[in-house]
Amino acid sequence: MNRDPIDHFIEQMGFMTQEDGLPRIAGQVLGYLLVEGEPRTLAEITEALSISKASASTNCRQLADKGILTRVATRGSRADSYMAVTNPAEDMLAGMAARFRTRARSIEDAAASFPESRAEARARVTTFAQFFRTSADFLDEWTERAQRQMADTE
Amino acid sequence: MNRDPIDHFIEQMGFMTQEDGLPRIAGQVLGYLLVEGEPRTLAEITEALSISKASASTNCRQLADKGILTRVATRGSRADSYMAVTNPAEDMLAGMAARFRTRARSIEDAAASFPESRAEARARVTTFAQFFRTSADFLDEWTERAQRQMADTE
DNA sequence: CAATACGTTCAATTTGAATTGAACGATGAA
DNA sequence: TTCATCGTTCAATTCAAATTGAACGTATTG
Repeated sequence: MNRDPIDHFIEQMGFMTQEDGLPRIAGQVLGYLLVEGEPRTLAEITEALSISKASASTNCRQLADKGILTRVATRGSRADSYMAVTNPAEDMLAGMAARFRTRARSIEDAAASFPESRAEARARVTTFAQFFRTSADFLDEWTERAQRQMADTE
Repeated sequence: MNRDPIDHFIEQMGFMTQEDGLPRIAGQVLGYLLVEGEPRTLAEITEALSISKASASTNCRQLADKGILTRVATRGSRADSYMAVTNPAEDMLAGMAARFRTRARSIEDAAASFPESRAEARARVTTFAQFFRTSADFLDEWTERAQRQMADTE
């Protein structure tokens, strides 16, 4: 069973987000919406993925917070719908950049509080932190560039 | 308790790798070795972090596999020592790039097997996959550049 | 005004991974 | 050879997060 290529893809997406520290269901939802290409209600998602209403609700909201999904108000229905943004991967990278920056700051703070007797250790740790900071800068640059490319080829 | 800034840093490193889907202890080990700056034996690591020998062994080996730690043979002792590479963050990014590439491939494969009737979905998914591929390229480019910079400023 | 349909929240459960303790194999020392 | 030291492996445990079911609040419908 489960020979349906689309189901397989949706599964894969689940494993993928799981590797990234997101719930498996988040990836499945994204996969489903990516395939559908049009807004789907929470009820439809719940049904299509055989998950609980609670999970669907929570995960969709989380993905929307990250900018990977958008909430769509469907005319004539009071049900919320969600759909994948045009290029979800971009937002995933943007989120990564943000995490890098937070990370850099907290490591730098930690290093700053090292006692003078550990000056060398402080230097090593600071260098480590700075790498995250510059990487974040580059990631941002990259996503901007990618966005421009997308816009150009439209 | 736990007001020691160095302990705090080591803890932070643990949370950090945890966010990345790596064991908490992996981050703590890296933090410890980063602070020490010199090779430390498994026994020393076990002792310093109050963890089991098994954990130290497993996590060090994993980190070494990723290129974040190097194994050092200490003369006159048969104990293995590990130390952090000069810039561990670089290898962390390189690993990320590798994961992106694997990911891109597996999504593309999945998309390729979509039936003709879902051609539109296939197109969406393929675009999604390609973003991972180009992102991996970018990350590689960036780590290479960073490595050159390091080499130059030496 | 019910009565229904919806999304959210929260405690309880399930699930999966991290961590450990113990047993083992290998290596070197005496 | 025997003993001690080291790293690894694996089953058992612990732990944290994902997931669920049920209860709730709100808005809408008739």
